[in-house]
Amino acid sequence: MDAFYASVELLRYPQLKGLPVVIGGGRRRVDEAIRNLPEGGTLADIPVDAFARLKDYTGRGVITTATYPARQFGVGSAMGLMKAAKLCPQAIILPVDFDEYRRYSRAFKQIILEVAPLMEDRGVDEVYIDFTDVPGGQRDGGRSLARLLQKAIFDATGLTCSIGVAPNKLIAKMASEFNKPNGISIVYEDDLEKLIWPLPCRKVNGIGPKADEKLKRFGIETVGQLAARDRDWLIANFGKATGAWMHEVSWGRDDRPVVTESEPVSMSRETTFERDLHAVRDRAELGAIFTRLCEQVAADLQRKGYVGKTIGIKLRYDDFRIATRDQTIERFTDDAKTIRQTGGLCLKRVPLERPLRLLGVRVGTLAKAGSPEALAPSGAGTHRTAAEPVATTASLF
DNA sequence: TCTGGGGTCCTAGGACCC
DNA sequence: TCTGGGGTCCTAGGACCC
Repeated sequence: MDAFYASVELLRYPQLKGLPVVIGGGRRRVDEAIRNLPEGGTLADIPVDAFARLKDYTGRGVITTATYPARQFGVGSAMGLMKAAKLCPQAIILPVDFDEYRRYSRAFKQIILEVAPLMEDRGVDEVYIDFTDVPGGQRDGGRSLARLLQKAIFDATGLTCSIGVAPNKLIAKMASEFNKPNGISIVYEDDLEKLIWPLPCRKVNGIGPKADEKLKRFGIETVGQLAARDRDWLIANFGKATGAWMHEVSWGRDDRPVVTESEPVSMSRETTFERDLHAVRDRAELGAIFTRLCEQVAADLQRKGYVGKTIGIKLRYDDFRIATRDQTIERFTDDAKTIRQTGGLCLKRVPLERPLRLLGVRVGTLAKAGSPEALAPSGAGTHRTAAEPVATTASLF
């Protein structure tokens, strides 16, 4: 079994190879990022000096990805752009182009599927593959097949990728990080103590900042130290499910299968404003944004052929606290007006005193459009009354 | 001048039903 | 008079991932 990681390179701008470049910044466009864009010519003709620098960037946003030369300055994914500008002001900043990433994502997954049909999609640049029944999958512990995949992907897309091969998904994912970029790592069961136990707990997929912090308070820094703790002690301190899970992963145990198909649970759209907006002062602007988000979610549902019946909203206040409200309606819908109307009821139940920096709209409890489930009348949501609106200074929607 | 957008899963309380 | 559980659905928040 194998985990797989591919990183998008700066294919379109070969002249930027080897330079510190960050990609991020949300709604910006390429032509905003490139000053003095030359008439005609190809992208490769754009002189390096024409690209915008991080020090000139103003506004909100985070880094989506960064080149290795940029990472040497300490910048990396999810870091705020303003903070990154302090660390590496001379870095070139490019806007994200999700449409292009999706095209490359589809292309590299297609290559894999032709060789190894048991593939689990883990997002735009990651997949798990079950090597077990792929011809040649067991040779060299999987190294031959990994090499073959790497080459096929590079030939077709120009993308490099890092691959980890291990007895299960948990270890394969960690192994894929050993040898980046464009490396292959094979980890056998017997390598647990030598290769996995020295790693920080944070490297385990599923141990995030909070759990890591708590583990540190107990003096547990590495996977090995986690493995040394008593299973019952972990359960007593982290709860039945989490404690038992921590014990299993620290011993390298993971029996999750590679899941090749899954249905979406929810679809959502959200946006962070250029500046904080207030429910009273910026009522018109906020209302227009809200309507647009509802239309976008509706279009997403329709394009993908789903309907949903739990409509929700999400706010992020200026202090970064998040509030969500949702309401389940009687019939499945993919209609923008219905979503907007139900979302409006949700907004009436949430405090709106503080300035807002983000608004989101979500539709959950999905069913395939036209399926028996989607068409059946449902009593759910009828016999329950929605919570009373809280008292707010602004009741707008 | 900190901190995006799109997701999944889990927990926990209350309503409601049997 | 007081006292039951189990199960499902809904809602809000939070951790985590890519």
